Amino acid sequence: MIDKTSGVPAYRQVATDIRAKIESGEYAPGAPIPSERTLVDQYGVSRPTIRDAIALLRQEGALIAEHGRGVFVRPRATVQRLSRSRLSRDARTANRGAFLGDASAGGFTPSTTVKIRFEPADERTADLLGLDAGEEVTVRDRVMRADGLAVMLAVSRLPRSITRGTAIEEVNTGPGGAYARLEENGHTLTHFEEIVSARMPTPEEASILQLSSGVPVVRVTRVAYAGRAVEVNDMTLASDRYELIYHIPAD
Amino acid sequence: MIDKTSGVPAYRQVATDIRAKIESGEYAPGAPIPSERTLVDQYGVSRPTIRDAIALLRQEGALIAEHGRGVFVRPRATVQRLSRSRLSRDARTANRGAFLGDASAGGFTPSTTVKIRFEPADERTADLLGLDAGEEVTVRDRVMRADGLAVMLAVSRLPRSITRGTAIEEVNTGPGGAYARLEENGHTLTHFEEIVSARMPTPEEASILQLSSGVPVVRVTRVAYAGRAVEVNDMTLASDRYELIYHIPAD
DNA sequence: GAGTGGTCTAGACCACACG
DNA sequence: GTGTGGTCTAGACCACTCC
Repeated sequence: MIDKTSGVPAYRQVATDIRAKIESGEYAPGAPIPSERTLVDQYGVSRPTIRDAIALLRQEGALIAEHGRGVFVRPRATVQRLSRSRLSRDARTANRGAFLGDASAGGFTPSTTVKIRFEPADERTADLLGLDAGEEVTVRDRVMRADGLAVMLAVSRLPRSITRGTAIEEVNTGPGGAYARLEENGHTLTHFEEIVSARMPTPEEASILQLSSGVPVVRVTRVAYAGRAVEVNDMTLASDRYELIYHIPAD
Repeated sequence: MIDKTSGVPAYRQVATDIRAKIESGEYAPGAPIPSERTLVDQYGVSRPTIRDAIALLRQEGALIAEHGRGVFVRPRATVQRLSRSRLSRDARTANRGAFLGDASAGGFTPSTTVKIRFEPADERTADLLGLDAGEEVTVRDRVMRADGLAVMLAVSRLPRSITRGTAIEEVNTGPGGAYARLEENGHTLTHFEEIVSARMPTPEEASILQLSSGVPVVRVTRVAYAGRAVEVNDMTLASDRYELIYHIPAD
């Protein structure tokens, strides 16, 4: 099965063969592939070589290993589509914030853990919010859960000068969320910018979001403007469970 | 250096230690870490164990290995920010398409390889474009390069019924690009939708985009509407070189 | 208990970079 | 040539799952 004269490393040949069997459907989504020791016999290479091949496919997100059970073809995850136009004022007033709006759209039971803290603005935050470095910011550090499973991390930072004395400094921001409180205090939101990127998770993120290997996170940095920048919100999402959908006018 | 009684695998302890040294700046971005054989001595474990630790950090995108040279802390890449509002008509008429617009903004020399083909619509394409499965679509398969380096893959599909006889079926679509040709033929663009997600690259994508391990790709599916859906464009970008920026009105 | 993946060793040889 | 990472072997023992 393995051509030792081709110059292609054995573990890559094995990986290519298994990948082909996944694509052809011979190994179906959710089904186990043969055990490592079986593959050792099939391909005539050592177990570390088989493990190298499996490691490569796990990295690509094609396989998932479960200790004591086997190695499985990654099942296709159900993807939630998060519409970013839900940031509009109409949608905001109709529910208690973007995440809760998504919950009602997605049919899952939401819960959130919030930690509030105050800290001096670091350079990036000061730059995005138009503050002097070191000015105090209110930090709302949240873990959003859907049916108990953590699905999004979100860290909002707002100038303390505009949150002092408001429910934004409380765990529960009240109806309409932090944006409603801002507008009540004269900070009428004009627009948002969202900067979207992706990277591999830190070990901590992988643990909280229960990501299996080979699953990147999508990073969204949202800056809310009410004339000036009033909030920067760094969000981290599991890329196998969420996609973002943006609406762009043609003119 | 390694606590064999802690229950934490040795390779993870080594990875955690190296990660800490990267975060503290002891191992600086772009600088090499000690050689594998040096680390074997430092931590008192075997070379495969050291390699497991390095593999973990490469997966996380923290380290880059170069054959024959060493293992380096990943340098922070220069990130291009792609503004999606550039899809607006004003910007379109001012230059020859979104990518070329980005080029002038980013100060790099663009080049593109285009392959045209015609094929029956698969299920997803038919669904997005509102066609019957099997209806013929025009496929524009492009590799965009900046200063010679491939930075984006883009595959556009349009109903052949609206591209027949137009420059959209040619390699060179002419001034303003395919969107300008659509509008000339009565398909006035109304809006776009962009669906954004991320995943690890296929081996082919990693090769074309010259991605090092631990770098996911951002996937953008853009659907262009002119009353009806007229184009679906699947784009693949290296996540360490590009971020997308979206502008969202507050109401 | 039997089978699975996870960790680890102590080597060997190859391929690549650089002086 | 010397040092680097890349590949590979033939084991061993551990931890977990399931019957």
